[in-house]
Amino acid sequence: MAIKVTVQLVVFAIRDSALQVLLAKRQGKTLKNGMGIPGTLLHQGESFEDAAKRTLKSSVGADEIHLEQLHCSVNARRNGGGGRGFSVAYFALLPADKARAMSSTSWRGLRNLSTLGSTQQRIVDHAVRRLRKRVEHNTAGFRLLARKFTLPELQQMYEAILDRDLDKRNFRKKMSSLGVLRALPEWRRTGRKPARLYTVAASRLEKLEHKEIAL
Amino acid sequence: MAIKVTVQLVVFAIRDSALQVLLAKRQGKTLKNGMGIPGTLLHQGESFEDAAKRTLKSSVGADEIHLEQLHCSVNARRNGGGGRGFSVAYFALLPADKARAMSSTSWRGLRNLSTLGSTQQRIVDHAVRRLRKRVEHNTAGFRLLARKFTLPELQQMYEAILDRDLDKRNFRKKMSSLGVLRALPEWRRTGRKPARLYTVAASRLEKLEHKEIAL
DNA sequence: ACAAAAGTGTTCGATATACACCCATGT
DNA sequence: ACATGGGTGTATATCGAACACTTTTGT
Repeated sequence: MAIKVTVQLVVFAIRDSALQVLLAKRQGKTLKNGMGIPGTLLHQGESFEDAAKRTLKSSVGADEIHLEQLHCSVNARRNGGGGRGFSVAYFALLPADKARAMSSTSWRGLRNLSTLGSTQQRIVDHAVRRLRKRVEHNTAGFRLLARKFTLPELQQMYEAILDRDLDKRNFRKKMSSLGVLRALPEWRRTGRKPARLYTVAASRLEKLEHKEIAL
Repeated sequence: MAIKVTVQLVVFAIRDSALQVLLAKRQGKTLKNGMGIPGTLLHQGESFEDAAKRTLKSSVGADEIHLEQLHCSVNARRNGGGGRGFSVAYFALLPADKARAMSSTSWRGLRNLSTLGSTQQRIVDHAVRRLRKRVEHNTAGFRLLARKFTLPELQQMYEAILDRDLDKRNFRKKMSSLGVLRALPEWRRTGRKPARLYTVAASRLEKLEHKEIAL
């Protein structure tokens, strides 16, 4: 009659200019494939969000990041046992400069997830849809940025998430109009010509957080 | 160590040209005030959505209506007992012609909910925010309509939900452009001049269901 | 010198908004 | 006759979409 409550996370980050998902070695005993989206059992007296944060801390060592509940479900007989199993899925956005690969975790592009079971695949799909909505209509994209970034990086990020090309000039116009970009007196040279570095004006971002924006 | 899993519903309907919420006599034994949002304990082998539908059937006798999961939480010590309590909230849209008052239930306007506890009040607030978003950016409003309706009724409904006035001509233009309105060769006379009756073209509505619309 | 990527404005079409009068009916 | 509410079109502003060249740097 043991009731298992599982909290599972879809953690997104931009790595190598691509949208990637965090996988972790599954600690469950008799589980088939080694890697899956990170998760944990709910501890006594802990909220779902606490458990999600704890999992984030242990799998990527990060806190204070965007976290959002996705869905919650009951699975009639989970893990073979007698009782019911509850499962709550969250999605999280990890800034690029915190997205390091630790031992026992790895990052995967969206097209490299074939090893996931169908349940986890559905959760990831759901999270991707949610992410795209948040990025298109809100300012969630900025939660994935490193502290300093260039406009070409910003645009590549949007293109990677939305999976379509964006017009450079229109994109920059829109971003400027939001007023969240703060130009730094610094440049980064990756390709040929150095690109200007920016930061987000956190105060400005918070004001936009719950408003609808176009893209 | 009993674990209670509660499924709670915020059921919306338009009554008397106002947005109202369904309340039901609470069946819990030692609960203070008599009325709260309808809910149930999860049965064995039942999914959350099944439980929500069952509650809908018993409290308003309706099925096949828009139902959406809102949030899910754990309450450390619920009902005084030892175990944890889980609670899943759903929100539901009931067409106006199915929104009858049964015994042991009642409908309340949003400003008449002062008898609710703070937990339920928060759930309702959350549901109202979600409803407004769905009505502004999707076609959820049409799920609240009776089978036949007039354009003034439709507009009053939007105004009641969004809590602001809309321009009559612009509103009608937008609605026509969606192509979901089917004019009937019938008129209804409530005030002075009779107003034309319409139905929704269900096939058209389904196509718009998951798209973004402006308002 | 040339290739590669950064940066920068304008035009045009579509969509949202503002706005005022006539018509049918009941009293 | 008049008061009430239903019905209709146009002009303007705003926003999104399309589009090409110059500049800086490394090779």
